Amino acid sequence: MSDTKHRRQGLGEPAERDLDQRKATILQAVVSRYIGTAQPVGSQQIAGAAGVSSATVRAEMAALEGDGYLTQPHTSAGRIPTDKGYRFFVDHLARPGVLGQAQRQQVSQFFDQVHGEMEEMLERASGLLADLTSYAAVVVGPGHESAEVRSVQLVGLEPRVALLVVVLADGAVEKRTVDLGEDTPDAVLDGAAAALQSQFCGHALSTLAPIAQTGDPSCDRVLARVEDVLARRGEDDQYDHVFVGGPSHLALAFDAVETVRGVLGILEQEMVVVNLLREVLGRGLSVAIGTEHGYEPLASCAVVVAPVSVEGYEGGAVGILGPTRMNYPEALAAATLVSDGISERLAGLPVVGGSASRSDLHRPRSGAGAKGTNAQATTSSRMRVKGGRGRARG
Amino acid sequence: MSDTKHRRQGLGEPAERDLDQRKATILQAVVSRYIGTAQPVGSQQIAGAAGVSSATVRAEMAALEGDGYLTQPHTSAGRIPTDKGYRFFVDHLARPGVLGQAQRQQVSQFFDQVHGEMEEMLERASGLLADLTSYAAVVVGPGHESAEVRSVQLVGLEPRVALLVVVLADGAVEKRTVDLGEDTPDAVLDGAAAALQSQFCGHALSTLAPIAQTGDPSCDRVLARVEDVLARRGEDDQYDHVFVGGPSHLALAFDAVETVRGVLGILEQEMVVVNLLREVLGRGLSVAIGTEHGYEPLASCAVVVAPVSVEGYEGGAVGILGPTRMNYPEALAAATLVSDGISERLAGLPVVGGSASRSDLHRPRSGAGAKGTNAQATTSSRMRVKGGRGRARG
DNA sequence: ATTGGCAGTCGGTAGACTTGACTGCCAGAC
DNA sequence: GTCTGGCAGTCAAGTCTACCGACTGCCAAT
Repeated sequence: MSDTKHRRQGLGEPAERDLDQRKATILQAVVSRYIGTAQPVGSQQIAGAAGVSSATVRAEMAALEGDGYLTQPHTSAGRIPTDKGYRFFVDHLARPGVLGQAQRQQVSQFFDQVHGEMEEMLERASGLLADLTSYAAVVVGPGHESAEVRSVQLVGLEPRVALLVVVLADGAVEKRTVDLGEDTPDAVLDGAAAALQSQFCGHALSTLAPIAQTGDPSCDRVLARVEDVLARRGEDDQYDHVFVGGPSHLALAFDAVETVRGVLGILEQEMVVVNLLREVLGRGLSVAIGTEHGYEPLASCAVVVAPVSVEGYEGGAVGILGPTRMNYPEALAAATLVSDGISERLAGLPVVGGSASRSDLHRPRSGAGAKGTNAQATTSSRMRVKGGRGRARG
Repeated sequence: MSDTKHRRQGLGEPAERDLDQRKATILQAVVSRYIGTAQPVGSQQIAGAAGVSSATVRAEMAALEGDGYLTQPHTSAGRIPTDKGYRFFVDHLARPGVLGQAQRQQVSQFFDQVHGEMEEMLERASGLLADLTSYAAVVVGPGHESAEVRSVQLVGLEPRVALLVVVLADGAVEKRTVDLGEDTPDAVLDGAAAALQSQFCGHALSTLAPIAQTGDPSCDRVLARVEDVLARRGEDDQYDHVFVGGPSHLALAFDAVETVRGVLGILEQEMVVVNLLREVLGRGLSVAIGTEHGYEPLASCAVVVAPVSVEGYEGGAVGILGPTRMNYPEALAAATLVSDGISERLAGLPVVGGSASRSDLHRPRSGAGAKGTNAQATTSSRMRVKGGRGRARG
């Protein structure tokens, strides 16, 4: 339903077909004022701006209410926008937002100065985005499914426990404890590690299903354990990279304490947050208003999402979560700015300090291409899995 | 267990010296009722329970107010406890709390079923603790300063960028990007890694200051870079292991939205949270009420802290953050239960699955001893650095 | 020392009333 | 036809009053 409207824009129909010019102007005025003041907007307030009398505005407002764009909290109160009203505003009326000079500088300064590991950068970026907008922000890092394995290591921690450490080309490190079942000398671990190394290096972690046997029974036993462990990965790993910034802003964004409680509760569930962002992005929406995303507890929220793309494919997202009467233009501008910054930064990672050398220079084009398609597949299958609980992971 | 209580009692002074028996009873009744109802408590409400008339209670209440244990929101209202009142309650009046059967089972079930990496366990434990108490919970994992290094590795990511990966005996993996400055072949990296490995393995990461040179200039250049990177560690790393659970509970814990906003804002700053817990633990307090901890924005909060000890030294903590009128006995019981569970679990880590083998069996006693002293030193120096204000309470 | 009684204080609630900001409708002007 | 001004009606919110109820503090009696 919501996609429908979004699609319409592409069909070449003028935006004013659904709503004549004056209605659109009035709707825009109502939404703008309501976003600013959080108070119902009366006909007199916008009579001047619209260039017509309040009576005319009233008539138009009544029509808009009839069409579902506006509503009244009670008779004899002004109008407030419905979700549909916000939707129309975002799709057709909102002028591209511009951040203030100070804010833009804050962003560029952030990305100039930021350094260190990706996780830390993403975390701080979520804080930045929250600061910029005064709403809660969510940053999801790109998954590592498509990154090449650079190193595989098995480190013995205890006689029968080892740690599998995988280093990926993007600088990520995945670790997993492996219960070996019986005491295993380091030599065997080293042998197994060498076998793993030769099989995994240069490939994406997700493309490897079976581990080839070596012939050495004790070594193969270890490899089997490793395979078990790797098979169990997936699910949880996707949610390792969620960073929520500035949830405290939400305390002031809603008047009902219960709403605050509910929304914060949702934000605590990283899994839900990630799926929410993915769904919104997956529908080609960058804004989900009210119930458009289908999460009941967030019915009074709007979500603005911008993709983070690295090397052409989308691997992550930044999102802004606020009340439906959020400042959409500003939020969209902020989300875009930050997501662009992150994308750029990630393309330059992993480099410490300032001078970012494009990693393309170091990686074969073909490799990047393969990554791209792979990531696409992974992403869309994720979507499918999420929605219908379709096939178990193969 | 509140050390303060024990200390006071240890002095041989009866707890009733500060407050006679009846005042104590009345104070206890007021605190208990206020914790339950959040409403000011009048003299009649507790006249029956105290076995005296309301007039007598009033007189005693007036005395308690004069001594600073109670206060009135306004004339003609009942009394509510002051921070001092809560403090006396916690130290002398609170009966050791007992969690309900269901809750105890929830905890034991959690620790029976929990598996996987330490971080995940701690994170979920914070959620558990929040669920148990309906307040916000904080879990800080033990630092890795004292853990033996098991493996050091340098993985080339790009020609002039490598990733330093250090695996510790407790299963933790630290990674750090190293800007090599110039293109460096893998052979050199391997050589440097071997040198690092031989120097670091078996020692705690924190005990190593200078890295010995090898004689090979290109290798030493890499080592110098690594040393730089290691020198910059510290500070930030301590805050990697903070897990905040159930902050949404705070939305309902305070009536003023501004307070909620402020407290949530504090919780977002991991650094502050960690220092808060450390200070509270460092003072020998397990409960900090109101302004006792010195963080103004948390003046309307109380913090319950229990240490997480592994192999005898304290390496982490669990905390509960709630309003000053929190249920202290229950919170103390829950914090203790969960911290014990974590301690036990950590002693058994890193083991996947259920059967936890005490790691003592695998590690030399001497090593554990060295760890202990080392950790002590690190911990206390931390305290000194942070607090700066000797022992205010004691 | 304790108690019951009594006066005083003050927040909270309920009701009546007013105010103000709306809307909807309609008749008249353009 | 469309737009406008005017008018009546509606309703939330604010004000004022009165009153109730839950307190406390004080005091005299036990």
